[in-house]
Amino acid sequence: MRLSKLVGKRIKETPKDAQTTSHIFLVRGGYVRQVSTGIYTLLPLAKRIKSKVEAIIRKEMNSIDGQEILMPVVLPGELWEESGRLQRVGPELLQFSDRNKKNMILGMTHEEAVVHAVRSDVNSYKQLPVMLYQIQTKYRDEARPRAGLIRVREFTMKDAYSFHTTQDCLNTYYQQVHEAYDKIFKQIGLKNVVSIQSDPGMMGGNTSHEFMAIADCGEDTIFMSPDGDYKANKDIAQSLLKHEYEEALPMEKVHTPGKKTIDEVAEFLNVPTSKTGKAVFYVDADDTVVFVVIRGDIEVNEVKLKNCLNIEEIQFATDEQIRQIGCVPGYASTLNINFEKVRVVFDLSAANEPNLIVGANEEDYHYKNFNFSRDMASASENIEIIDLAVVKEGDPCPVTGQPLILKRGIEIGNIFQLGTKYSKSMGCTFLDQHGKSQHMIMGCYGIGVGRIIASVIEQSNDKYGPVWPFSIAPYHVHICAVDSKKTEVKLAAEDLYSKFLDEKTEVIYDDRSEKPGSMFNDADLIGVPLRIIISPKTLKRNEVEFKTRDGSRKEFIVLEDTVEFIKREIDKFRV
RNA sequence: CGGGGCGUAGCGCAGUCUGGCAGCGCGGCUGCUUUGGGAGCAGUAGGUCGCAGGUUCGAAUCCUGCCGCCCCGACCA
Repeated sequence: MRLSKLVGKRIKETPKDAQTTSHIFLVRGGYVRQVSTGIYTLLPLAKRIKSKVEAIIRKEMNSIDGQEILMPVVLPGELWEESGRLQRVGPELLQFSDRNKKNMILGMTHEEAVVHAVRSDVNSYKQLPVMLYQIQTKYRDEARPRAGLIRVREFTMKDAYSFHTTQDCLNTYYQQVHEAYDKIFKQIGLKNVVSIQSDPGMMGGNTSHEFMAIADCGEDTIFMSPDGDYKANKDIAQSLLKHEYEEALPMEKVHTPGKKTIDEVAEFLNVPTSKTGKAVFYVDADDTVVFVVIRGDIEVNEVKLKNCLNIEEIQFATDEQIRQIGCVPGYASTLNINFEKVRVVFDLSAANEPNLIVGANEEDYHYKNFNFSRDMASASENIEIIDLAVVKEGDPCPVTGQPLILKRGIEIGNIFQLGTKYSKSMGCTFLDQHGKSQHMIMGCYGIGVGRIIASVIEQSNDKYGPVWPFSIAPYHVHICAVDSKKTEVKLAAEDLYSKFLDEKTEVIYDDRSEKPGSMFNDADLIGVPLRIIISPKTLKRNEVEFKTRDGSRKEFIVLEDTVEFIKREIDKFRV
């Protein structure tokens, strides 16, 4: 490729819309052009990188017996009605009417579509297990796209779906996919990817992992133990709180006039907030009140709450709703309430901490020395005790007890065990050895291609631009012809370029008569791993200069040996 | 969806408060000089000042409405 013809111009100034490293370099390097919020055209350089990423993914998916298919972007709404997700997903799902007023959607994920294909094509245990995958455009009507390719509305995703006769078979295959993902990210050249336990969210199912590219600009928060043995998304991370042993003291009513919040009560009674029990009230979609008690210094993790209670929507309760279950807002506790009207949940912290301050369910009064095991014993059948705590950096790791470390990550892939959620709702069955109809057991597995490109830049760059790993670099060799108005430079550069083309080397050639500084800066923005510089200076000695983009090597090579030399360098990357 | 910011040449911006010739730098094109980390000189092209309406002799500038984009938050397979 001649740089003079390459579409996607490099720019010197940082565009004002770009804030994160990857976004800045994608724009400055002429890789992408924004069309609308969260919608981008990939220009030639980015398209080449994307194709290489896809080839690596495709190879590994094929190696675990994946069969590539292509499902439609536009799907009939009725297919999503079958699974029940049409109503559940919300405004992220873009819907519209076709000319016959039929409700259509743009696919944001393809469980429904793949089940539609499999249920009519796979009927026997003899055909199972099977995995189908595609690399295709997804559309999600994101509320707030951001940071270039990191959160977009339209993007390319590899999505794979496996179908099994038994849970054991799914477990084994899930592990295989996990290993395939590790290989993919390693081949792509991502330096720091971790797989963590995650919340399955709207996908449903139980077991799931996210693959996070560690990067400061990442949107996801991860907690890890110092040794890396424990790692989890903040939504499900746990911590091991220590509770100092104390003798349970007799409960004592105290006057706390006008002190409603935890901070006010703790200050008034001169105790740390960790010695208080906080009452937090939610209502679910049916207006059932959920009464959560948690230690005053800890926040309620609403993702955990939703998962543990198996409900999809929660909101804070109003004061009126709190009063309806017999509690006094600001002075609420679980003492003397009617458990029939309310679902009571204690966080482990509040259940285990001795001698807490809690509300008295009476205006301007609290109780001292509440002890869950003693004071709630009579109601224990009506109370759930679960972990609902928001984990903070430095909290003790649940496995090792060491302080947890907080990291930020970009979610570049995920794997889910779906179970029979979709096969049951959509009637995806097979006949087993006994001729009996069974629901298939499913897994699904995604990789975001655009996010990988952005993540690679985030993890591999210097102040001049991206440093592409060889495996996904847009080209392998970049020729800079310095002072190319001089005939000897022009001839040598053109000759070298055509020889590289003959060898099918992926080469980009800066054939412009720019100043060296412009050429080098552009070359850095393009980030090609191997660089050849030809100039009057080097040609005087019948040499060219060889440099690597990462700055690790710089040497001079006899002009005639250049093509062979580069071939050997490229071969090194291929082992 | 809430909060904040921005919209003027391809890009970055000034001009808006206080209404009166549409400007600067970079980039583009032509020519000459220059060639190892974003050169110099000369010439030249490029504008619906986001859109619509209003006020005014006169609007990029004031008023009203709308649209778009960025950031923070909520949300997020």
